[in-house]
Amino acid sequence: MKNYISILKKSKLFAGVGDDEISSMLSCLGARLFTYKKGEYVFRQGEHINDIAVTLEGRLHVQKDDYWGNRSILAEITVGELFGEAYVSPEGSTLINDVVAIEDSAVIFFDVRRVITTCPSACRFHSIVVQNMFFAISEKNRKLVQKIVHISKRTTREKLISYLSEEAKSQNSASFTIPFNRQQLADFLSVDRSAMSNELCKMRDDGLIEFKKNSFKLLQ
Amino acid sequence: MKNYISILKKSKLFAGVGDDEISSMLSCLGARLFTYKKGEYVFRQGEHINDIAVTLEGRLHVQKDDYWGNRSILAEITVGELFGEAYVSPEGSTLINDVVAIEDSAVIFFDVRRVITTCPSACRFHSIVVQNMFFAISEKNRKLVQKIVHISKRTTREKLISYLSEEAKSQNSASFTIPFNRQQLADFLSVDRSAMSNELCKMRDDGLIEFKKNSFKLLQ
DNA sequence: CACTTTCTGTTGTAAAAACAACCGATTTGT
DNA sequence: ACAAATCGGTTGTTTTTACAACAGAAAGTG
Repeated sequence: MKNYISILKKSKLFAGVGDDEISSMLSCLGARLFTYKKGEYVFRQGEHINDIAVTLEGRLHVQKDDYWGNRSILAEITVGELFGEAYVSPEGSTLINDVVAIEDSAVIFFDVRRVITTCPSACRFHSIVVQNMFFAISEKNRKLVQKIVHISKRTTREKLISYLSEEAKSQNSASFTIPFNRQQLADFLSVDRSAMSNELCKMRDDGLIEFKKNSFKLLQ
Repeated sequence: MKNYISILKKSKLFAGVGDDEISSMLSCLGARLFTYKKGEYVFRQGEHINDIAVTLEGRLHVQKDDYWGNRSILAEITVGELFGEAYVSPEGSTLINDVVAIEDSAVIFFDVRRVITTCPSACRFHSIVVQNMFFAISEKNRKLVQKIVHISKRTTREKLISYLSEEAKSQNSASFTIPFNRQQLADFLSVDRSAMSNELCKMRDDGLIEFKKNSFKLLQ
């Protein structure tokens, strides 16, 4: 556990909290650590959860497979990111998607009730954690809206332009890499892979973009 | 202002807080009331906001129009619902969509900084409000994911089935009404109105559904 | 290194959607 | 009540997508 404190310190949940405080909060928040091999499920659709989680190692995908096997990737979760917080509710709603490790990963879980109910006597940093959690879910909300903006576009080309433009913007450069391979990008944008691959090549032929593997460059 | 307390009491933000406490918190939270005529903008894309808001009367749409005039409706906000909370962030992000009154509406604004920083001396109900806000944004998050599930479907028919099934489920009946007219439903599902209208009629002819205006019934 | 698996691009076909244009019904405003 | 505006359905055409099948490139494995 010890060696993960530095990662937690940089995580969104514990931003602004010192090493010692984090250590002392871990038991207070009911922290438990688990590891997952690539391909293993962290959460499954329909489960009822009482935990929020932070990725300490690896990478996860929030995804949903429908009855016919079409996969939709809702979000990617990297090291230090929070997840599960959207299922905190008084009614106790169940998960509507899976969370899967796409690399070997380590995840730490916290009892959500202990997180949101700030014990009056307890650690003075607790309220910072609550605020952090709030910022995190707020940010996730914006990301979901941004994703909706992409997939709301009518054609594959428009979806790609919308997504790639945003990546360029957030990485502050016309040259950037994306965290998806082709199949994953297609699943993220909700289009057919081969059709998307085809469209990417047409866009390259039209002089709009250059790419090689997951490195892209927007032209003009 | 007085007559709105009963509405606020039923709102998600003040759930579990008594009338008197709400009254006394209003000034503490920097409450301000505004009214909007149908069609007027409450928030505009690009604005920087420091408030969260609760609808007291009427109905709003969170929507986005792209460069070519295609409108995407991201969410509908009814009386008692909270909005703006997704733009609470340490970095102070700007709005990426518009919020428009689709009926004559009344909205109350609260200074978000005063909401999330619980003054040590202050009202004991403040922490309830913070938790409520958390639940509210958490629920909104789930709604966004649900919307993504709908529009990730490949065909218009699948999108319609996905959406209508969920409405039936959440209204606990195979017969239900939806809060959209045809154009709005098309904008919500990111499809062309006429194509959608066409598909709805085909589904009716196939014996899947019945409908009249915004009343629907799922068959079988 | 050979072998397997995964990834990416390519092509053709069938299905579906977008788009445009139109009309009748309904609703709204005065 | 009447004119104007909005709404919902219909049709035909064009564009786009999904789907399937395949092949070369790249990456992983023993």
